[in-house]
Amino acid sequence: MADAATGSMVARVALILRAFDEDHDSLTVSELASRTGLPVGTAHRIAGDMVAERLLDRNGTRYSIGTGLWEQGELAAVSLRFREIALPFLLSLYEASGENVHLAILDEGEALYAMRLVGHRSVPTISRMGGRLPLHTTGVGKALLAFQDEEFLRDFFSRPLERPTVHSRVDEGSLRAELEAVRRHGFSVTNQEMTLGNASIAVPIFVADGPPYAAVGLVSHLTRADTRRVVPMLKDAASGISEALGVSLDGGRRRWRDVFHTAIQR
Amino acid sequence: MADAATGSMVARVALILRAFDEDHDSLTVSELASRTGLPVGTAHRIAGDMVAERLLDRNGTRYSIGTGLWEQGELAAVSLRFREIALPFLLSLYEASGENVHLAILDEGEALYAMRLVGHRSVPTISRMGGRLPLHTTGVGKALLAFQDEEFLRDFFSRPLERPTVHSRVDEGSLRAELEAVRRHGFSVTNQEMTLGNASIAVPIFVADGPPYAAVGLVSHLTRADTRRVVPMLKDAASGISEALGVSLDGGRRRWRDVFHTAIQR
DNA sequence: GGATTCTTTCCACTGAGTGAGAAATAACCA
DNA sequence: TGGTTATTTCTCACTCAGTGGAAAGAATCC
Repeated sequence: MADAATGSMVARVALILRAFDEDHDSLTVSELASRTGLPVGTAHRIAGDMVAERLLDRNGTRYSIGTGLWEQGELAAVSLRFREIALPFLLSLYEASGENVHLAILDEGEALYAMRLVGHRSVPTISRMGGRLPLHTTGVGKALLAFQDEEFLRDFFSRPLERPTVHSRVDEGSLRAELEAVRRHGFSVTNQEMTLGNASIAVPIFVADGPPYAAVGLVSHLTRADTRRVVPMLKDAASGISEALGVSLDGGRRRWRDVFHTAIQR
Repeated sequence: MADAATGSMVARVALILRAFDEDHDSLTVSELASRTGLPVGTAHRIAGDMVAERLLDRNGTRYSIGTGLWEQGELAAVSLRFREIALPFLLSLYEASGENVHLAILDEGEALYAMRLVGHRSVPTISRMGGRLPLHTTGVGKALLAFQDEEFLRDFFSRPLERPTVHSRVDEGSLRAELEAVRRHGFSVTNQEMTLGNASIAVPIFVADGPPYAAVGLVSHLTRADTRRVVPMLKDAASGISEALGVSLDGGRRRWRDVFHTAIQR
């Protein structure tokens, strides 16, 4: 049961959308009602309206996020402008390494995965496009975190930090030392901090002054993680992406910050 | 100016979302108002509400599709269930060919691109994830079209067909003959019918009885298109994807049609 | 086959949304 | 720079779209 009596109608639409998550990708009316706190009758009607607008899909008595909504979502800057431009670089990384390739931005204090390539040669990970993982237990997350300002970091460390595995570091002191190393060397690493057996290496992607907009990383079995080999590839990809973004935006007569403001502002 | 006086509030939210498209990925309040037909004041307020719910992002006076909306959209079956499962197979295709890899479903009489891989080795195409192209001028489109029932085809041919290049075929007779060949050989081809200089080859992906749910295809420069070499790769990928989907769904105790109903119903 | 649970429809009430207009900015131009 | 125009933001009385409790209709279960 979530906050029911939220004012505007728009809020209710959003409330219904947020009732869906990775583990609940299809819901019935009554599930929808109990998860949102809306009366059943109301949930039923709004869901029906949403189906008519393709915001939800319906199949029998189960509702799920609509294909139409997905389609519109692809017009967001993260996908239309950012992911599309980064893709060729990510594919080159995949070809060269065969490992999981991750591209994430910082959003609401977490790493939001804008793209992820996994092939048959790659180890399983729990990330997915559109998924979120903590900043302090992922390669891309640390690469993003390392370059945030002190205010951000203070806020970040003021909350309790998740600890997905026994190797996850949650102690401010050692994490801060690690971030210092990331800044010095220009790349981050993790060792089984998110998933046992997996290691990751990542680098930030800068596009304007201030903190990086995104980060690219590789996740492999820990025995295959080799910074010597991988860091140069990642740095090439990151600078290629920066440059490609710059070009594409200058063509459009816009300053970078004006487009990818979200991560920078938060 | 679009249909303004649409009843429900949900319809208005959708109206605003639909005001954005590939060529208008950011809009001001007045643009929003004129493109939707809503009064400026109203557009302003609804857009504000939508920003608060992360359905839209705002930056200065420009609104765009929200990162939050994109994130929710990734929970749709096309992405969460279908694209994610198909991805490793698509990557193998890319590695083997270096060409554009396309994965599309049939939606509202068009090919809707669920995934597209383009690397530096690939020729430029106008497709993109979340984009739409006609069925009769694309490889994936023809592969989907060939297996639709007579009713669908009659309806399809009853409308005027687009003609993006001089090589596009729009004549029902020759297209029908071509579809017959697709059914016989199990793959489709196009020759500069969408973009001059490009050729494509595609195969359907079946997951249940009835028409295919999706199609995989490769687009290359026409001099590099070689059915001998490419068709077997595509067929392997398609059957791999079918199987992987079947497995993943049996695990979830669901019949295929129950999940990917959209394309089948329309 | 009766009980339970969930979906769908109904309808009188009401407050949330509406939109014309005005005020406040911002952009433009000479 | 100052005057003009375009756009964004705010306001408020009106009203109709949305509300939600309740009851009917389907499934489902034991």
